[in-house]
Amino acid sequence: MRRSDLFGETLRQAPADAESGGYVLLLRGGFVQPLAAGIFSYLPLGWRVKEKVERIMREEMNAIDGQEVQLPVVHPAELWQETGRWYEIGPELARFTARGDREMVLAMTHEEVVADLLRRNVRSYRQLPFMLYQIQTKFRDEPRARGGLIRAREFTMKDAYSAHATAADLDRYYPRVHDAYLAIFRRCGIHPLVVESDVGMMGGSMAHEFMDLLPIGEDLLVICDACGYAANRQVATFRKATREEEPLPLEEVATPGAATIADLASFLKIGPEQTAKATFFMAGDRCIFAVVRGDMEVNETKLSNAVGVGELRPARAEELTGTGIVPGYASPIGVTGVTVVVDDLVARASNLVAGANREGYHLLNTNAGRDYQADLVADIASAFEGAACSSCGEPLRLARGVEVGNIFKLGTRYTAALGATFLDPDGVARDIVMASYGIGVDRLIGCVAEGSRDEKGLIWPVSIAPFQIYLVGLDLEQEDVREAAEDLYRRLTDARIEVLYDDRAERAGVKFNDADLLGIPLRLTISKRTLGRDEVEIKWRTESTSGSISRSAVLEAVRAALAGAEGPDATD
RNA sequence: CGGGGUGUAGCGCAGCCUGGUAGCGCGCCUGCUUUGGGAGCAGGAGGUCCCCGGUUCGAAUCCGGGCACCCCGACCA
Repeated sequence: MRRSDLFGETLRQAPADAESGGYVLLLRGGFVQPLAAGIFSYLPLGWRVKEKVERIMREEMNAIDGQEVQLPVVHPAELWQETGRWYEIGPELARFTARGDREMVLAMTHEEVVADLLRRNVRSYRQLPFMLYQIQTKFRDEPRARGGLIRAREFTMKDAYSAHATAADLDRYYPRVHDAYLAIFRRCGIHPLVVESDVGMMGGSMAHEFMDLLPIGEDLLVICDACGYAANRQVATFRKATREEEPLPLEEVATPGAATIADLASFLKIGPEQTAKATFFMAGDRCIFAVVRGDMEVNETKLSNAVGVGELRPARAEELTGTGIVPGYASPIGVTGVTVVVDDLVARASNLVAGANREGYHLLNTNAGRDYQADLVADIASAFEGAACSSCGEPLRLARGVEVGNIFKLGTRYTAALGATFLDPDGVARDIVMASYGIGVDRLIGCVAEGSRDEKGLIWPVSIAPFQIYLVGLDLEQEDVREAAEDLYRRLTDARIEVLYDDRAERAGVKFNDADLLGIPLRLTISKRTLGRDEVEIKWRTESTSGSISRSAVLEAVRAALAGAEGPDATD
C-alpha cells in the first residue's frame, strides 16, 4: 500500500473529546472514527488490525473444533419473550417496530438464536457435543459509552456457544475454551487475568472473566498474590473475623449530628468495626434493609443475588416513610414492612452500635438475633484492599481491569425455556446443556492500544499490526533513489510482506513521526544517503536506534526479523 | 437517570461578560526556497457560529426551549 493512496489522515492534535491515551492514538492515527457516542467506523488501518485479530480468533476457535456461523443481527421479539429476557432487560436492549407492527430487537447477544437453532436441529445425543461461533455485530444501548473502543454501543463480538448432553461433558469442554481464549489474547499481545465473576443477565451456574489489567478498567478485581485467588469484586469473598463477646444490655445514647459512621465513631471514640451500617434498596416496590459492619460497604451484586432479584436501586428517602426507618440513625430494630438482610459477619458480631431510629440517637450493644431478626443472613459485604483472602488469609489487593472476554456455563436456562431437547441413550428427552463464550473484538483492540504505546504513538505487536513494514522513502525527487525505493517496495510486496510505503512528498520528520504514530513494527528507510552505501536503514518501533543492511540482503533480513517476532510470546 | 462541562472552518482554540462586516494556530490548495525527526516566505480556498423560538434597527454574543458530545457517578455480558 502506498501511503499516498491510503484513506484516512493522521492528526497532529487529537480531537478534544477523547480522553484515554490509547483511544487518542487510534483517532490520531486514523484507525477508527466515531460516528455517534459509542458507534465507530473502522478506517482502512483499523480494519486491517481488526481483520488480523479476527483471523487469530478463527484459528484458535477452529482448533478446538468450533464451527463458524453467522447469525442475524435483527431478531423477532417473540424469541426474547420466550426466554423472558424481553421483560428482564431494560432499555439496553434496543427494540424497534418493523413493518406491520412487528416488534424486533437488535441483537445484544445470541443465546436465544442459538438455543432456537438447537431446538430446530438437535434430536439425539449422538449429535452432541459441538460448538458454534461467530464474529459479528452486537448493539447494546449503553446508558453511557466511554473510553473509545473500550465501551462502545455497537461493537463486534466473537461469541461462541457449545452444546452438550450433560453438565459433566460441558465441564470437560469448558477448560479447552478457557485455554483457547488465553492463546488468542497472548497472540494479540495481551495477558489478561482470569477471574471468577457474576453471571449477571446471562444466568447459569459459573462464569469467568478475562480481565486486562489497565488503570482505565471499569471493573474492580480482588487479587490474592499469595495463593492466586482472583475474582471480580462483585462476587469476591474474603475472610471475616470478629470477637464474640458476652451480649451486653441495649442502651440508647444521644449522638447529636452523628449521621454517618465516621461521625458516629469519632463521637463515641470507637472504631467503625464496632458499628453496624444500614443501607436501603428497592427491589421493585419491596424495600431491602441491608446491614453490614460499619467498616465495610454493601456489595449490591451480592445483595441482589442473595435476595434473588435482578435489579436493585438505592431507596429514596420518601420510600422509607411508614417503615420506621430514620436515615442516618437507622437499625432494623422496630422497623416494619422491609426485608432485613444481614451480613454474616454482623450476624456473628456482638454489641455493635446501631441507629435507634430516632433522630440524634443510637443504640449501644445491638445483637442480631437478640434485638432483631434477619429475614436473610448472607455475605453481602464488598471485599476491600487488605481484607484477608478467604482461601489463605493473606491480604487481598484491588486492581482495575477491562473485561475483554468471558465464559459462562449457562446450563439449561435457555434450552429449557425454548424446549431445545434431545433424546439420551435411554430414549429420555433432556434439555441440552449450553455454555456461551465471548470476546469483545473492539475492546481487545482498545486494550492493546491502551497498553502498548509510548509518547510517540502506538506499538502494535507484529501479529496484529496493520502493516509489518513502514517503508520511508526520502529524497524521492532524485530519480535513482525513487527507483531504488520503488524496487524495494515491489520486492517486499511480491514476497507477500505487508508494506506501507511512504511515497509522499513530505519531509523526513513528518514520515518518521507518522511511522511512530501508526506503530508499525519495522521501519525501513531508503534515501540518497543509504543508497550511496547501497544500504537500507532498518529500525524496530520498540528500539531507539537503527541499523543498516545491504540492499541485496533486505528481503532475507526482514523475513528473518519478522519470523522471529511472530512467535507466540514475541511481545513479552 | 443525577451532577459537571462543551458545541464557532478538517483538527485545536479565541471572540460571548460589555450586541454592530467571524478571527488565530495547525492542516488543505498554488508558487518559490528548503530537505534525515512534524520547514520558511508569498498567495488562496474553506463557516447554516449545534437547532428552534424570542428580545432588538441589528444576535456567535442576551433570554427560553430542545439536541448532540465529553467527564464523574448510577447502570453495564
